[in-house]
Amino acid sequence: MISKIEFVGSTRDYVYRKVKDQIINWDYKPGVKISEKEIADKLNVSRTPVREAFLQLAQEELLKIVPQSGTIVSKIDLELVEEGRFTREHIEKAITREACEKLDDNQLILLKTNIAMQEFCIEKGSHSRLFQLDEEFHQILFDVCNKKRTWELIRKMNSHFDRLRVLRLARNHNWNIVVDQHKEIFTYISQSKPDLAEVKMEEHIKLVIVEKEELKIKYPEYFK
Amino acid sequence: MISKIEFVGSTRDYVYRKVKDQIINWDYKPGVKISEKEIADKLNVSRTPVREAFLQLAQEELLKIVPQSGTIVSKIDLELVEEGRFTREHIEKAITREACEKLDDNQLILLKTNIAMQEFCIEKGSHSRLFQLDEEFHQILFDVCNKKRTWELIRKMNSHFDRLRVLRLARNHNWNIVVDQHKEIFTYISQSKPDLAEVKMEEHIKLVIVEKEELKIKYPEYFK
DNA sequence: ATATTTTAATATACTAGTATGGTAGTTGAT
DNA sequence: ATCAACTACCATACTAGTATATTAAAATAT
Repeated sequence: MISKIEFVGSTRDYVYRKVKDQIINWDYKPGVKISEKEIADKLNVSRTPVREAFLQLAQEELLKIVPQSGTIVSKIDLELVEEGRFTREHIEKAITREACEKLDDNQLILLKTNIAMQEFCIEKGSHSRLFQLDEEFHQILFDVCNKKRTWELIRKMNSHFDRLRVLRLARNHNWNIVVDQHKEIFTYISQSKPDLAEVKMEEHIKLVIVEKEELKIKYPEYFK
Repeated sequence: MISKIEFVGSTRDYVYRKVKDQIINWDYKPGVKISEKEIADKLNVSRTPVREAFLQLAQEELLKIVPQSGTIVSKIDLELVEEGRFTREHIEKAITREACEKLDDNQLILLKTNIAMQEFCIEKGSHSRLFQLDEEFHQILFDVCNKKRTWELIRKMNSHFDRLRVLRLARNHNWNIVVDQHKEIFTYISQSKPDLAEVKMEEHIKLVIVEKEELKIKYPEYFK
């Protein structure tokens, strides 16, 4: 029972994070069956915290629970991906404008540090760390505007997109362009030029548009 | 056990809707204690479906669960209200633009019917039905753009605002202006004039801005 | 009398077992 | 051979009881 308990929070949270992580990383592939008992046994916990984690994941549409029947890992839904992209684009543009007004000296330093670390990671070639820093950059902008929850919501809305991203992560990701864009966005925000900052942000978000339809043709069994 | 079961779905869903409804309508006031057992006894169900409903409500920040200690109805958080307003404004402006392109004949009739019913309700003075039709009007626009989930998300984000609205619902709500704005927005969308439609929508959303700070001063114990 | 420790009560967190319904495989009739 | 009815199995849904942590009251020491 008391094994390698790497959780700080509740058992439910531990199960939630673990299963979500495994879904995003394709350990559990879209469409496969998965059951409360299976996970409970695997993680050495009872069914209830697993069930509670499942309910949470079902709300985020990563699992599809069919009452009295079974649960499967949701297939990737391109309409959901589009809703996530749409929401992110429009909210983040607005955030960028607002950040121009609200940025204080402390947060300016945070962004500067973040970007410096990004440049460092490019030289070192540590892409997974770069990925984190990318996320962090955007999160800081939401923090500046006092809109942490909105960021979390956008993250949750994009979990299907996250799975797509993993598929192509190894491939041709031009991090140089990404970091350059971050630098430009930062510059415009720090100079309080909302129009220019917004345009750059839009361009930045549209850069990561994925070849969704091609992937759907290549792996049709993983799509809805 | 088998009493007036008015639920079509699961017990969990029944409890969720019931408790949420009671919170929004101030039957359970912000800050009061509430427990799984209390609700379970009151609704004649066991603790688990109540617990699951609680978890859902806690995610929407309508309940605050303190582990091993207790649960209270969340006090109204004006920062959350602002995040909800912000998100709604920017998403709905974008939806309005997109609706100009995507509206088909069938949906056009739906909107026309909706507005006709709104006018009818104004004459009859049935404000609660008007309230529903108002919600429906906006929902149709999201449907037009194939973004049902985004609408649901915005609804959930605004549950604290919904509580504020109930406080002032009886009072001076000028439904005539609201319905006129709906008509104008509809006209511009049907004529595919995105710029004009967007401006009207922004104006429309900003009409319902509530005197938040005044309410906070008047009822400080209900606010965070 | 006040501060500290102990104890009892009570809330959520978790475990385990039962109920219920859906599904697939098997059996039987045509 | 095909189709319908039956049956056995297994999934989630729910119930009930135990574990554990927090909180506040009671007892004790200073």
